[in-house]
Amino acid sequence: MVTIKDVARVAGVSIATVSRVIHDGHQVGEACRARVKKVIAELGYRPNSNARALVSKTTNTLGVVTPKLSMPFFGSLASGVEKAARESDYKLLMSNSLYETKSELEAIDSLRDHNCRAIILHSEYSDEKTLLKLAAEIPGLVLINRYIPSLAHRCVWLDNVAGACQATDHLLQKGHHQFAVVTSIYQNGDPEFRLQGIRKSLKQAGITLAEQAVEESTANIEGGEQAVNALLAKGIKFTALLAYNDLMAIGAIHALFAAGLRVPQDVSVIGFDDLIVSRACRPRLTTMHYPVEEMASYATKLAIELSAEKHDVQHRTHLFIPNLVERDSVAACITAQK
Amino acid sequence: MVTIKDVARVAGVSIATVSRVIHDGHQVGEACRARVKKVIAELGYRPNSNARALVSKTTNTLGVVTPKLSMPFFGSLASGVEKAARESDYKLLMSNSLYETKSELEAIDSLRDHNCRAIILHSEYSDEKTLLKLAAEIPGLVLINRYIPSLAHRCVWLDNVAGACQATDHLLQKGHHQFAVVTSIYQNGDPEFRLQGIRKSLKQAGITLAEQAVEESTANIEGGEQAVNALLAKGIKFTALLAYNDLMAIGAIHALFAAGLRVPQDVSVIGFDDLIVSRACRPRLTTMHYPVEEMASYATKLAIELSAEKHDVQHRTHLFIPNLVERDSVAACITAQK
DNA sequence: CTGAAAGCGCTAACAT
DNA sequence: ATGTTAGCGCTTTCAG
Repeated sequence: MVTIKDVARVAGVSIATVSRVIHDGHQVGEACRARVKKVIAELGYRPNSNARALVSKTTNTLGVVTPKLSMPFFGSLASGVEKAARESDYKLLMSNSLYETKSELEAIDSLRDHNCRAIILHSEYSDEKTLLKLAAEIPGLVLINRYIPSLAHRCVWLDNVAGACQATDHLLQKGHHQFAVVTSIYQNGDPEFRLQGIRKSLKQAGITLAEQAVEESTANIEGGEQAVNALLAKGIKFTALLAYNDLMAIGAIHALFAAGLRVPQDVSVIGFDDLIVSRACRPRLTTMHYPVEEMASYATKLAIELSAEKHDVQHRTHLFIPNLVERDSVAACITAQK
Repeated sequence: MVTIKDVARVAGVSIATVSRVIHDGHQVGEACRARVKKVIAELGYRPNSNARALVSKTTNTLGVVTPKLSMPFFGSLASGVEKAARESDYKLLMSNSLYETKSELEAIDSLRDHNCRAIILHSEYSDEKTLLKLAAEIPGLVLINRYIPSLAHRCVWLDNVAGACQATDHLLQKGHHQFAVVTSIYQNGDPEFRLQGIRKSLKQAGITLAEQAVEESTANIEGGEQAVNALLAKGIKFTALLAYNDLMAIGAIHALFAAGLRVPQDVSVIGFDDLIVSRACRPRLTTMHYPVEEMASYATKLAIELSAEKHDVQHRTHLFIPNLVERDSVAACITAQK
C-alpha cells in the first residue's frame, strides 16, 4: 500500500505538501504541484479513507437503511440514493433493517460507528420519540417515506392521501360506483392514509365505502389474492377495486380471473407504486407512480446539505405527489347499475 | 463522541485495559472487566471503526459491486450478501457499476480505499486480464456469476448450460418439437451458454434449431415483445419458446397474446431467473430458478474466508445449478405435427 | 510557498 | 493483571 509518505519521499517534499496538492490547495508552487501530481499518478497513490476519517472526523460515506433490498421498491430507493451519492462523490454504507426496530437501530448505530456523514432512513418500526432523539444527534439524518411534524424539514415523503384520491377519482370518472379495497397492515401508516384518500374522494362523490368492502391482508401477491377471495366469499359486489400496492393488485387480478371475472371488463383494478411488475401482468396495471428513485436522490442531496449544517433549519418539508399511470386494468363502467 | 479514553478515565483504568475488555481479552481481572463493561454501557461507548481500521489495517466491511440495485436480480444479490454479512457481523459498502468498465473499476478502487476486507463482484464488463490483476491484489475478491478458470476457487457461478438443458428437456418431455428462442446480448456470456444448452438438448432429441428461430433483443420486457414480433413476422412456427430471462419471457407472452396466440394452449413459454415478476404474470411463468440470494450469501462467506487467507488455495470451484419451477406457462403439446 | 509537528481513536507490543 | 508507549495515514495549525 502506497502512503502519503511514499509520495512525499519520491517527490522530495514533505507530506504536508502532498496533502495540500491532493486537496487542491492553492498554496503550492506550480512546479512542485506538477511533480507531486506526477508521482501520485506513477505510484498509484490513493488516500486511505480511514485515516482521513479519523483525523477529519467526517467521511464521504452515506448510510442507507431500508427494510430489505431484495424488494424492488427498496432496490429502487437504494439506486436513487446511489445515483445522488455518486454525483457528489460519496460512498454508500448499507444495512437492511429487516422490518425490526432492533435491527433498524443497530443498523443506524453501526453507521454512526463508521462516521457516516449522513443517513437516509426508511423507518417503518421506530417510534417518533426514537426518531426525534436520533435526529437530534445526527445532523445529516433524513427520513424517507415518513412524516414527523417536528422533523418536517428532514422528511421526504409522499402524499399518500392525494395519491389515493387521484386513483379513486380516476375510477369515479370512469363511471364506477361500486368499490372495494384491498389494504394492508403496515407500521408507517401508509395504508391508513391511502384509505383516507379513498374515503375522501368517495365521500365527495356521495359514496360511502362499506366496512365490508375493505379487506386487509399482507402487502404481497398472495395477500391480494386472499383479500379478493375473502371479498368474493362475502358476496361483495364491486366493479372497481383499489389495491394498497401493485403486488396486491396483481394478486387481486389473479383471484378475479380465477373466479371467472375479467379485468378490466368486469372489474377495474388500480395499484400503487408502479413497480416493474405492473408492466408484467396482463392486463398491464393502471397504477399510481411512486417516484421512489427520484425521492431517494432528493433525500440524499438533502441529507448531504443538512450534514454540512450550512443552512438554517428550513421551515419547509419535502412532499412528493404520485401520479397516475394509465395502462390496461381500468375500463369505463358498463355494468348496469343495481 | 465518547472515546476509549473517556471510558478509561471514568473506569479508572488505562485505555489498554479497556481495549482488552472490548476484545474479550482474558487477561483482565473479573472485577475490573465488570467495572469497565459497566462504564462502557453507561457512557454508550462505541469504538470508532475508522480508528480501528487505521491501526489494524483491516475492517469489518465488505464491498459489493453490482450493475444496478434497482433491478430485482441485483437487489436479491445484495440482499443475499447482506444476510451473510450480518451473520458474520460485517458491514456493507455498495457501489453500482452502472454497466460500465470504468465505473466498475472506480467502484472497486473506492472500496479498496476504505480497506474493505473482501469484495463481492458481479462483473459484466471487465476483461479477464483486469480481473486477474485485481484478484492478485485483493485476497478477498470473489466473482459472482462469472467463471474464470484460473480463478476457479473464487468464482461462484451458475451452470447456465445445464439450466438451459433442463428447460429444453422439460419442453421436449411435454411433446414439443417446434422451438423458438428469444435471446439477448450480454457481455458475461450467459446468453451464449444458455443457447448452447438449448442446442445440446435439442440435438439429443434430434432437433436442429434453425438460425431463423433464434431472435436476439434486449433483456427486458420490451425486448421480449420485440423478439416475438420479429419471429412472428418471419412466419416462424413454434409451440415452445425459450426466453433468455423472465422479463423477456413476459414480453413474449404479451406479444403472443396480442397476436391472438394463447399461452400455454398455443405456445408454451419458459423463462429463466425466477424473479418475482414470474409470479405476477398470467399465466404464471414456468421458469428456471436462479438461486441468486443463496449464491450471494455463499459468495460472501467464501470472500470472508479467503480474506483471512487461512486456507490453502482450494482447487475447486463453486458451481450452482438452477432448478425448474413449474407454473402455468408450459403445457403439453397438442398441436398436430406438421 | 513549504516543512515540522501535533494529534485523531485505537491496537498491540513491551514493560511492570 | 494492568499500564506505557509507539505508531497506523492523514490533516492541520504554526513556524519559517
